[in-house]
Amino acid sequence: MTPHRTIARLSLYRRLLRQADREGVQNLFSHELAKMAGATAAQVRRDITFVGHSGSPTRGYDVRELLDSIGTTLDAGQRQPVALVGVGNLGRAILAFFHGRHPNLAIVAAFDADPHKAGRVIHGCRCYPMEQMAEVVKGEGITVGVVAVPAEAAQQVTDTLVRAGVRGILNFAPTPLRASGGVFVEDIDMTMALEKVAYFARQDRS
Amino acid sequence: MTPHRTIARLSLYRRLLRQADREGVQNLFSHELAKMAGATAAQVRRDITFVGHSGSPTRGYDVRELLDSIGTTLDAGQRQPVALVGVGNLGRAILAFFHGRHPNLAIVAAFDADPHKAGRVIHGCRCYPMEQMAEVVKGEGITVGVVAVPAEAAQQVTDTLVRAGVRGILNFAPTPLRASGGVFVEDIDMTMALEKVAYFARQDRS
DNA sequence: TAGATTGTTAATCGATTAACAATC
DNA sequence: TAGATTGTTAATCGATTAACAATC
Repeated sequence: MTPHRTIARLSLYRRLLRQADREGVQNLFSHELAKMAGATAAQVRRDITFVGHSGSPTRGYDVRELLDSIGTTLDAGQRQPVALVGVGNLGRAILAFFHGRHPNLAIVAAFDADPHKAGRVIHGCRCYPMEQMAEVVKGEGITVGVVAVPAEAAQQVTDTLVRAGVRGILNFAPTPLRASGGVFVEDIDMTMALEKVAYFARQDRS
Repeated sequence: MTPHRTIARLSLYRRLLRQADREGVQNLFSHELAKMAGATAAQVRRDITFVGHSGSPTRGYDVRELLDSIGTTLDAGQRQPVALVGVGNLGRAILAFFHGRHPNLAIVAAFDADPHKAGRVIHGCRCYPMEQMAEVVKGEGITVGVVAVPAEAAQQVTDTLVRAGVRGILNFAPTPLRASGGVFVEDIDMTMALEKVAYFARQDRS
């Protein structure tokens, strides 16, 4: 069983719980967290059960303890270094977006076909030429790859990443990727998303 | 009935069909399109039925005609101007990504809290100060908004967009948005996506 | 205790998959 | 005709929602 939606929501809960913790909130009920997360109380309760945490009918969930439980599930306490391929506009925006935010999930290497980018450090991340991908991925113990190259190059980049040992890929290229050996692929297709929004914006659902 | 997945896949089919058309392919069977799209033949057939198109058991689907049918469903022949809010790293990458690609779905205005950005033209898109949002959205007949501001500002920006008449929002801010009146919201949460990939990369599914 | 919330099971919903008669 | 594909219906699957006994 792979509860995709639960994993996605846990990431959001964690952000909200950290915020609550910073504000000194010590306990939260399922309906309170649900409201913040745009979920239902039942979803929150089921998701929290999934991470092995328990609450109290009178006090709800302890914020700090719940953060620990979610962390155990999402991170497993492990550092998982990430590689980015494609240092164009989107790639640089991704580097900026993640820079310094995720200690356990940092982008530690970037690759680009343009040899002029090799050696530069962009948003705290060192750039390498494409040819060094296998070597750097293995050397740094990288297990997650982010693909931000044009559609034409995406499949080849993916194959190289997988051969180097990457086990999961976040794909921003507007094309479906094939990855073998149980490698997990998550697609973020911005064109698809925008066209979907445009379609439903036209439907009258008020 | 709102077949979210079908709408998303149609966007992908269209891209693949345009490519096939450019290469001179005139007909495609459901299993051929399915293979290209990473879908099943049954999904393709059902999706095509949804847009009101029919194929032939001997020749499959006519590429040009199918493109027309999908276009009718996705675009309705209408121009739907788009507004972007937040011209930071991510906002500029989004402008570059969509620039010149979608005649019916062009980003025609960008807004930013930094007054120094007003008046500039970035990747073909004119920037305005936040204060002019309602005015420009109404003037340009904008129906779709893209939110690329920090999480703290996202809800307020959304409220302003909705008040100005936007009917659909693509949200890149890492926070859930509330929109009333049947306004459609699609979230692209990159943090959530990366954490999901990291989680499933750790699971052994080979 | 009374009352609200938790954890969990059953019912529902939406989407996918399997199956097959109709078709070219 | 024989054979492969289409369009569509029934079965399955996964996730959400509703419901409720157990709990503090």
